[in-house]
Amino acid sequence: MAIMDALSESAEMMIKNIHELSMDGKRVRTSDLAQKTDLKPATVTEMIQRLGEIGLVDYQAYHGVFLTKQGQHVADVIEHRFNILQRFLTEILGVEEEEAAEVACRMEHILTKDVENRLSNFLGVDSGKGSDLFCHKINIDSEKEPEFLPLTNFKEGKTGKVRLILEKSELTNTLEQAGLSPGRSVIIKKANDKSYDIETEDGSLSLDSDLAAKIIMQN
Amino acid sequence: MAIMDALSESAEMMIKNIHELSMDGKRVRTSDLAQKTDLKPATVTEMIQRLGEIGLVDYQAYHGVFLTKQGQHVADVIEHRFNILQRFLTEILGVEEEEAAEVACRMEHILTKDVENRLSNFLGVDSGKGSDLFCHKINIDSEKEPEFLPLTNFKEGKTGKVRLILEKSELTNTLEQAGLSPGRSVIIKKANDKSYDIETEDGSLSLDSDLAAKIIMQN
DNA sequence: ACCCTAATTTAGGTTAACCTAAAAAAACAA
DNA sequence: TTGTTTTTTTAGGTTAACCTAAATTAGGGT
Repeated sequence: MAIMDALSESAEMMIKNIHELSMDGKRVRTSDLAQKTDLKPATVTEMIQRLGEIGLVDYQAYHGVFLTKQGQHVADVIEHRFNILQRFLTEILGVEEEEAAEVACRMEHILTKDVENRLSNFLGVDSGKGSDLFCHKINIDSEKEPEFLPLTNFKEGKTGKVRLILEKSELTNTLEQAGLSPGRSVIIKKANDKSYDIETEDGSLSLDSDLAAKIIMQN
Repeated sequence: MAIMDALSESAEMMIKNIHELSMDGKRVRTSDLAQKTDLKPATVTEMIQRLGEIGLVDYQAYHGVFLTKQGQHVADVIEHRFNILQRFLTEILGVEEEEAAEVACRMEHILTKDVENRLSNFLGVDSGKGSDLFCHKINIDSEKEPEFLPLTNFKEGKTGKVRLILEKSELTNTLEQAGLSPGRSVIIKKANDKSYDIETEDGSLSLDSDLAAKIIMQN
């Protein structure tokens, strides 16, 4: 962390770009970095030499660079910051992809740890604390999250809770009066393609799949 | 606008500080600026000379500076950006005042017009286009502040604007697809302990109180 | 009116981030 | 393996943003 405080925006950008170009484990060439960063090769050389001196990259003259452990860490932090900023800008504010990327790319160097965490939190579960890669892994193998499913995909015999009803209408109003309303628990007695038999706290009813598709359940 | 694209962060900060010190119409002294910006007087002189050359300040050697029309405009834009960033960081993310100010102070130089507008919009009506001072006045004597409430506390029959959705998940994504997303206006048709009937621009739906508690509304 | 002090500016230096042009090394081909 | 091409580095320059130290100016007291 203390490492990052001393890095300029340019330095951080260089590290980010090295990271993005080294997806295959090979050393990254000066010319590729020059192209990606829109700098002249001479400038790139100068910068990666400096990054080498402070231990963020392994630089060998005429043979390119790769990130050290420390460098990797810096890249991860920056990438994470970029991702949450990008998500915030597009998902929450509705900024178009390209502009969001540009702004996020400038802001990623300014975010503090605290703001980063809070923004992450604000955006929701899967932008948690670990790196993005790590989170991804977790989501993949721990598949015991509460399931939210339309009633049509709900298993026969199961008990579930109504969370949400889409496209309200006279019909859904009737449903709600019969006990199939958000917050109530119900049992799915029988389910097939055509119709669904439900038992609610207020009685039982049967409904067709069009209707069932609008009822979002949680198990 | 084109003027601002050419300004460095340092230049913008100098203008901001000149603005803040010239609350009385008098010329701002070099030494005061030096103190406020934490720069040496010589550095300040150098900078305000440059700002004078590009017409943002009126500089007279040994007699300080004041902002020109153009300079005023730049200051206003920066101040507005600072304010909305500060508000976002404190009100929405809950960042503490001081850290928020520091981060906002860095970010204010990066915001684009579009992001500024959207953020403004997201924060609510009173951060509109006019100057913040003007807004302030309005808020002071018209003491009908906008209320921010979870949907669960929102009155039946009222129209409100979705401002914030906490704990994003699959379910809230579904909600957003149904028109219940930040920035959208909705009508609360029916409300009781258990469930809430909402009409959005895209249709109507019904949701339970757990879900409703995560939707923060503004009237 | 004149001197003195405090404020300001000028002069000259540093560093990071860029550049171009020239030199050097690596890569490739015959 | 040797020459040629391509890549990279080195050398040297610029600008903005800072600095210190020295010179200058403004303004108050007598």
